[in-house]
Amino acid sequence: MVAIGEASRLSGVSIETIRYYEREGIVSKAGRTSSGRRLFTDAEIAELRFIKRCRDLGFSVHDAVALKSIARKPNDACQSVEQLGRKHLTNIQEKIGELRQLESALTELVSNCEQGRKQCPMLHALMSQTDLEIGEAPFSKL
Amino acid sequence: MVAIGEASRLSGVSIETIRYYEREGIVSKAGRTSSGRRLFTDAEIAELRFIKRCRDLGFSVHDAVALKSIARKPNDACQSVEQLGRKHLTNIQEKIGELRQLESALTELVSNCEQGRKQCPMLHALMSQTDLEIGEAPFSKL
DNA sequence: CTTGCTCCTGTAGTCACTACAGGATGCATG
DNA sequence: CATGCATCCTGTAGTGACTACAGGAGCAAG
Repeated sequence: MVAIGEASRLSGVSIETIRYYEREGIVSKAGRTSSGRRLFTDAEIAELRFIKRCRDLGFSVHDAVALKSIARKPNDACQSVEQLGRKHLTNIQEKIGELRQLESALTELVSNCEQGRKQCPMLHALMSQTDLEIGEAPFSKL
Repeated sequence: MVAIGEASRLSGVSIETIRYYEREGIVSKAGRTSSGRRLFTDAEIAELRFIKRCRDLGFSVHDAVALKSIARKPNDACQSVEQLGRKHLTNIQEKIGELRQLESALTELVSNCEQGRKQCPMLHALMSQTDLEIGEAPFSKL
């Protein structure tokens, strides 16, 4: 049974974020001392670490909570996990694709810039009537 | 001189977003008819399109506004633009790197999943004491 | 007893929008 | 001229996932 500072150190989740997770019902509520301070069991610290791992893999909090609840029912757990994981993997790959397009578009725009030029080709492209060869702004937040 | 709906169509910026941009001082305030409806000049539509282009390239609104004001003063414009552009390009490349790490970590985790398995290896990794071989959650929002 | 650390609640800010609610105006048709 | 529908207005609240205080209380060591 440790206080919130130690729980934070052990789980890698910041104190403010732990309180936020509790408030939002993302993790279970920790017990309290008589004076109202939170006390964390090993299981609760593991829960925090689990969420942190999921977040570090880029899963949304929503998905992290889903994975946590899948982990508690043994039936078909692996299948559900794989489904969520593959969906997320697809999102990541799409995002990489989007960013690579941005990268190449921006590389080209910047490559024509030179110190002392009177007309900046990148500004010119940004101001032109014709469309650039890129899509809409990236939606996914990852 | 066109109304907001037409300005939206011409610039690709949604009506709600145009009003938001005006409210926040991101673009200059449009004139109004006697009854209070906004009227947009060609220059104001070009301004909206400029911001949209920047956003589509992944620049923050802050940077987009900076680029817009750089575009108005001809001295060293190209140099300032290049600087912002290269900085942003670096961010994009870092982000791609982060996502590739996520991709490979997740690919490995998911690859061991099989339907009907009793112990899910991905859940096991998420719950283990030892650290995963990935960094912190991605910060940059792009 | 005092100092300094940790902890508490509650609120506001971040970023860049999006989504209404509730009402006014403008235009075309009957 | 009345009706109906599209378009417009303001203002507010919600999104995701936190972060950053303000203002106060508790605890342990010297």
